[in-house]
Amino acid sequence: MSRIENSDPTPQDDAARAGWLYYVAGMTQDQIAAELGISRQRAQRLVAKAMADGLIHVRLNHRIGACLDLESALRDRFGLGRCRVSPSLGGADPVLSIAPAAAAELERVLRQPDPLTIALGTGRAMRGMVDAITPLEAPQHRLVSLIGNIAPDGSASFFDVIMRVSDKVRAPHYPMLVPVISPTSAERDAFHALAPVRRVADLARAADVVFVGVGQMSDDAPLLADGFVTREELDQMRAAGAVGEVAGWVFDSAGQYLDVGTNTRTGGVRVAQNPDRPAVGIAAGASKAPAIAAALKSGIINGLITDELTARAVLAS
Amino acid sequence: MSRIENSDPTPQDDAARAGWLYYVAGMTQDQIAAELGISRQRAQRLVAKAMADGLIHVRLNHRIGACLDLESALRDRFGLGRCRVSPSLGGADPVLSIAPAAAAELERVLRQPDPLTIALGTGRAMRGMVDAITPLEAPQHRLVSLIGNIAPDGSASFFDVIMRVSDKVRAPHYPMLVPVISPTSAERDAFHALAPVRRVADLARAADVVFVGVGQMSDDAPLLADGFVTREELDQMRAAGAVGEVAGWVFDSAGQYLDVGTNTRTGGVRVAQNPDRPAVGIAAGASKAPAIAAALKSGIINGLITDELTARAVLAS
DNA sequence: CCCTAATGTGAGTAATTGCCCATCAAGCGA
DNA sequence: TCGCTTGATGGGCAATTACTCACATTAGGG
Repeated sequence: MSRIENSDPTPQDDAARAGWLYYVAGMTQDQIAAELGISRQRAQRLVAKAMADGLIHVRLNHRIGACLDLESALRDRFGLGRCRVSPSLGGADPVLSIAPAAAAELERVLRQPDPLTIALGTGRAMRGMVDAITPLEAPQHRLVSLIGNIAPDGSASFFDVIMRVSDKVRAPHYPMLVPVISPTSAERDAFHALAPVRRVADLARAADVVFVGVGQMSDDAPLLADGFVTREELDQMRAAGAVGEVAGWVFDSAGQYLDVGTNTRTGGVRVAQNPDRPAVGIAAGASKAPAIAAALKSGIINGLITDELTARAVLAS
Repeated sequence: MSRIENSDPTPQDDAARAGWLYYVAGMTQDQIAAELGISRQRAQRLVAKAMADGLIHVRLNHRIGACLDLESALRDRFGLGRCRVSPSLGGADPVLSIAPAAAAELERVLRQPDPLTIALGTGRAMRGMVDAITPLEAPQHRLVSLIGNIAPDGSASFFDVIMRVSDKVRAPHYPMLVPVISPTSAERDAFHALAPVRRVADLARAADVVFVGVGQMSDDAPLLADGFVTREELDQMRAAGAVGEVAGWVFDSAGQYLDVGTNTRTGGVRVAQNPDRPAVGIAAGASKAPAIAAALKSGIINGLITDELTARAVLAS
């Protein structure tokens, strides 16, 4: 039996009304205020709330053609499953370009009725994706972190990607309470000897779907910027052939994991090269192209969401 | 072979960039102007153009739950195929509420790769739908008008629904060059004796999909407002049991076409009660509820796109 | 070659919006 | 009950945006 009743107007309900009147009907905030019988300031707050709550989605239809061409070229070249290329527009952060597409892909997975274990990495691109997803109910799935979430300074700031997703979709989440990179391999092993950590790691290894960012090893490496490696370590690993990194695990230009540098102390779970398990890379930025190409080559990731410029660079490499 | 080249920036391309920077990245027009090296005024014009060209789509996620409940109730009650209920928000025109949903449904049909004959009615709701559709290439389909497009004053203003769709999707269109309602049945028959008119009528009768508005017969009847019937005719048909109208053809509360009044002189093609051929009604407004319910009952339409309030009213009737 | 119309551009200005702050009501512990 | 904190509300103001107007540039026709 369907519940069909006019309940009291929720606070968010008013926000939705105001947001709709503003963004879709194109009314001014004064008109909305008059329409709903409230002050203009309140109308403004409702509109802002509608946007903040992610009730309003803005999408751009353009240059689908060129982007579809790039998608099929990437699929052919690397044998990809999922592949999406967003238009590169303006000089703004390319992460913003791909966030909506990445969010749409994650939402597609979350809408699957059967329970899935979804493994997530961290990084700026992942964070952009999370901010762009629409809240939806998906309590049937489990969200598991691939990467340790204890930063060098002891804070758990990297916890927030998986926590925010979990918040938005009401799915249980399993953070990995381990340093991203431990000072010694012994300490790393000590963490992994703990039963709760092992359970999460096992869960992550058995994930049905993987979403990760891709880090480059050039001078603007995220690992360096976030203080997980020193410049010396970075240079050493580059000398050993490192071109990129996924979930903190460094690999060479053929996409093969290396056994040097921080790879002996990385706390998270390696993304295995498994063609049967979707592993979607979310990454954009010209300097990431070699890292993305390498990860695609060996199948560390077998799906890609990127922007037009990066796609061209990956194909050119 | 994929074309992967950086061609010159189209004028619309700039509009897309500016629109994206403004609506998605949230930059101010001053920032955009600096970013793209143009004047603020030009940036403003580009943003306006992006919106005017329909490059920017705004969507609202809310109350999906309540609306889904109404959809399933309508489906159960009337055995519908397609059914979409949009949230009623604010006191604005309900046509605006349903236009995006209606447009999405039409786009879904247009994206079918196999050639289809799509029959279209007219009216305010249909016009709203047309304005909301995204331009896409669908030259494989044929668009045919169900209803005459010659108004009482001789103008062809009702031509525009089908013409605008055709414009946006580049599909061939077949308007019905016949008065909406002729002064006498003899004149109507004369028009239908003409070979070109007959061809279009045959095409309309054989349509694979039908999209129509639903008119009410109350004092705010569209037929009356647009001058197609006089108040005397309206009253006479109401006395004979008329509650609604689809494509100009009047029916009673059981959804059975009547043989009185203007029905002997209507120029267009009747929508047959054929359960195997999708016929989607696009209609919202409390006064339309009895007409919608009647049309659903007999299967003149077997799909419905409406708003929340109208859906409640239809279910209550 | 000149004229004209059409399209595009920049400046100015009025309207609209975002934000800070004073105020107020409600909740809560002493 | 009182005083405090918390969160919501509307006024006012600066920032931002939309619109109008005058001018420049260019294509087409006589």
